[in-house]
Amino acid sequence: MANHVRSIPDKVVGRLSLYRSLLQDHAPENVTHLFSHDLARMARVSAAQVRRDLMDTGYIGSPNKGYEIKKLVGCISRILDNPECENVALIGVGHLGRAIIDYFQGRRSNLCIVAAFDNNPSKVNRIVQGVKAYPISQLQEIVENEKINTAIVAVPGNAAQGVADQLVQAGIRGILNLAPTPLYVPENIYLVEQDMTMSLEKVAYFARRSFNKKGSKNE
Amino acid sequence: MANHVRSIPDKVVGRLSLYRSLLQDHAPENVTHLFSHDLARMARVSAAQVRRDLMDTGYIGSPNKGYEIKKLVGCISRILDNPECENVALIGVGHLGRAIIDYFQGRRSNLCIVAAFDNNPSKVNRIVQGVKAYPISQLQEIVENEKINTAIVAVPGNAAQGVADQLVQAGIRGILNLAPTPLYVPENIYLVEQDMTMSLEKVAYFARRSFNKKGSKNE
DNA sequence: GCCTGTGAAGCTATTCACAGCT
DNA sequence: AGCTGTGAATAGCTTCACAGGC
Repeated sequence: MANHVRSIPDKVVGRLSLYRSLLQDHAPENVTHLFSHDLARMARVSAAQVRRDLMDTGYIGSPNKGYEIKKLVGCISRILDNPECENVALIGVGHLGRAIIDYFQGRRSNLCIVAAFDNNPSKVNRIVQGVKAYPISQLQEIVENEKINTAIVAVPGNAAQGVADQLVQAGIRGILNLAPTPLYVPENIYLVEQDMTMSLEKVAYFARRSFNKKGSKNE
Repeated sequence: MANHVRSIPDKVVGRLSLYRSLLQDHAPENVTHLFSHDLARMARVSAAQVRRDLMDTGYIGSPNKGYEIKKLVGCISRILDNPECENVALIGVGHLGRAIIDYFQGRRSNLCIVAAFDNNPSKVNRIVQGVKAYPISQLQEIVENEKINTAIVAVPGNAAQGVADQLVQAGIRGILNLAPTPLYVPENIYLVEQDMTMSLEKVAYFARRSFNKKGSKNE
């Protein structure tokens, strides 16, 4: 009764993000329109899935021309993006942290890593690949000043929970945890766990046996 | 009718991997047994979910003592692991690649990164964090010699598909793709896409709105 | 009592299939 | 013809709830 903007399922949000990135970065230069089965092929999902997902965006395609790429991207962005650029904090400036900075440097996104944090004194108070690095002690202050409400945890497993507690304390609303230790956070914090070990063990398991069914998973 | 070893669903395999890592790395020292609700709390899933998942392992717990940790770990391992140590190739020795090597260095796992590859001449023919790095041209040869059937793709997006083609050519059976570009691979290759951008956009989306339901996702 | 294992129910996600449009 | 949007059907996943055991 409260929400006039109906909530979009988790899985759909993920695929919308994928669709947008495909449309922006991998669509042929000279085409302005495409059909559901074109986008489906790019995203490795079924055409029915694409149409179903796009229902949630409110964008209406045309039966003869399909979807206008520019309009569709705009429509997805209106859902996924904050009106202003959204500030993100990165915790951990090791190899993984730097990889993440690179990752976002190359991508047009309205997500913007505005601050990195580390407890190693030799890594802070300088610019790392374009992002200012601070000691963890300044977390609360910067989170407030920069209006950050999303954070990426890229610290060693044994430091992850401590960092998470500080993030929650500082007022963060969503966390992407890349450390190999699952986190405890309050109910109202949105958390995604992304443990590469788990993913790789899954791949190894299915690679080992002979499976005949379609074996591809977006996560 | 063909398979005497019934196939375990994707999701369950992922959680079994998680359970094992929790039992090995995060169980209190002095306890030998635990109940489904204990493991459930550690893994952030329901107790019913744990019991259901363990059905697939064949391990039978005792109603009064619960599950014996050592036995359960052994039982999960018998399912997830190859009898011998399983060799994995890493493609891309940038920050992300090094982060992954670190990741696995610290974990007891029978997955073993035995070779890294890169097309940057300055990065190859040396040991990177304990792993020998080779030029991509040696991929086929090493994959065959080392009996590698799983690979991690950690190269820039624009190089990912080329690498994937070579991996398939070399006889790889499963791929974990960490590059921001989805891959096309034949049906019989098991592929997991793990795009951090997509995950972060999801987190940002749900962090932005006020959700009241449990907001945690293992992926 | 409190636990496990599991059939059955409930829920979610995906696909099918077709009316309606151009 | 070939497309879209969508109700209905299906498949897949999670939880409920309870029999049976210690």
